[in-house]
Amino acid sequence: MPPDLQLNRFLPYRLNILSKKVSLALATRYQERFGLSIPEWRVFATLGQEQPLSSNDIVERTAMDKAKVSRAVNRLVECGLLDRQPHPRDQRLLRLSFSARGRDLYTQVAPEALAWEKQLLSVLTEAERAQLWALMERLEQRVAEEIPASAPLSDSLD
Amino acid sequence: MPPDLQLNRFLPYRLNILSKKVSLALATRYQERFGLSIPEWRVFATLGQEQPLSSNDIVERTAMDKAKVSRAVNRLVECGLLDRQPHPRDQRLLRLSFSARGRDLYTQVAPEALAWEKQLLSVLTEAERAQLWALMERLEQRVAEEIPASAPLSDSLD
DNA sequence: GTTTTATCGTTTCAAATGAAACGTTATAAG
DNA sequence: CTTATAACGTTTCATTTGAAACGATAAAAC
Repeated sequence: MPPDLQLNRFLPYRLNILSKKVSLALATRYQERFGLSIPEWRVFATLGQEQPLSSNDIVERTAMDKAKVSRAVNRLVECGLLDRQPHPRDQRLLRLSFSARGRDLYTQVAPEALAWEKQLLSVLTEAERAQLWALMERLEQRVAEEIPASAPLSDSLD
Repeated sequence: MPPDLQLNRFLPYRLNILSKKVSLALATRYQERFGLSIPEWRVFATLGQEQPLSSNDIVERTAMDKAKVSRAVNRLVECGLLDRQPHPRDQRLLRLSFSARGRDLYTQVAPEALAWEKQLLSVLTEAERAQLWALMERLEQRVAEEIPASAPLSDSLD
């Protein structure tokens, strides 16, 4: 009797597919409309919630690789969307914040992202949405127990 | 009034993190215990359900890039885990199937993968698990409507 | 005060990625 | 039959990736 492993019913596989599809659909949007790659969008959105932040703050908040954050920040600074200033009391740190243009762009991007999410979640009732969050949170907490603290949480884990 | 985009409460972001964590936790297992990379595991598990398959069958079933499938298949054949034979009626197609060693390995890997999943899902009740599947399915169906048919569904979307 | 040790962000480098080009085989059109 | 078109899998090549090395700064140990 062969082991009954149905890939379609295997959570890691399904989760990966769903995540890819959602990311792709959304990424297409901000790529085409705002010229932002996903890493850039992540950094940008993180700064939308709190400013100023250091690169390392962003690494912690997004679970992105620090090299990737460094590159994304550079591109955003080059595009004129972010200001990068040295921290007055600790020269190792950067003080990253929106430039005027960055702030403008954010006021356009953020509502669109929210609207898109709302549209996506419109197939669920309010109760179901709450349920989804709760379930995902429980799973994330559970799986975190298995991950060695040192693990990289890299991006392209297929 | 700034747009209220809470990244922690933004589905694409949360989904990505959860998917990464789950993949990482599981990948660590088959990497260490069986020497399989994630793409290899995907191909391998797909063949566990149906044999023989062509490379293209695997591409369709897994949403992986065809170049990636090609490389994973090559490694698995080199490792002696798969047999690769030409299709008798269509020489463009491969007939991929487990070798004896591959079949043996599968009987070890698959139950472990299932046991791991079971352990992960043990934080949810049976009803909650059913709910999770249903919610994910609805979301996936919804988001599929947004993705242009031609889109690549690539892996390293962040 | 001097010497470790740790932290931050960048850069380097080898590996992985995927879009496009390719050779080969099959199918369709003429 | 011949030619054009499509499908399959591999390979090429430019890009992305992240782990490790690095320089610079700060904190801790002595």
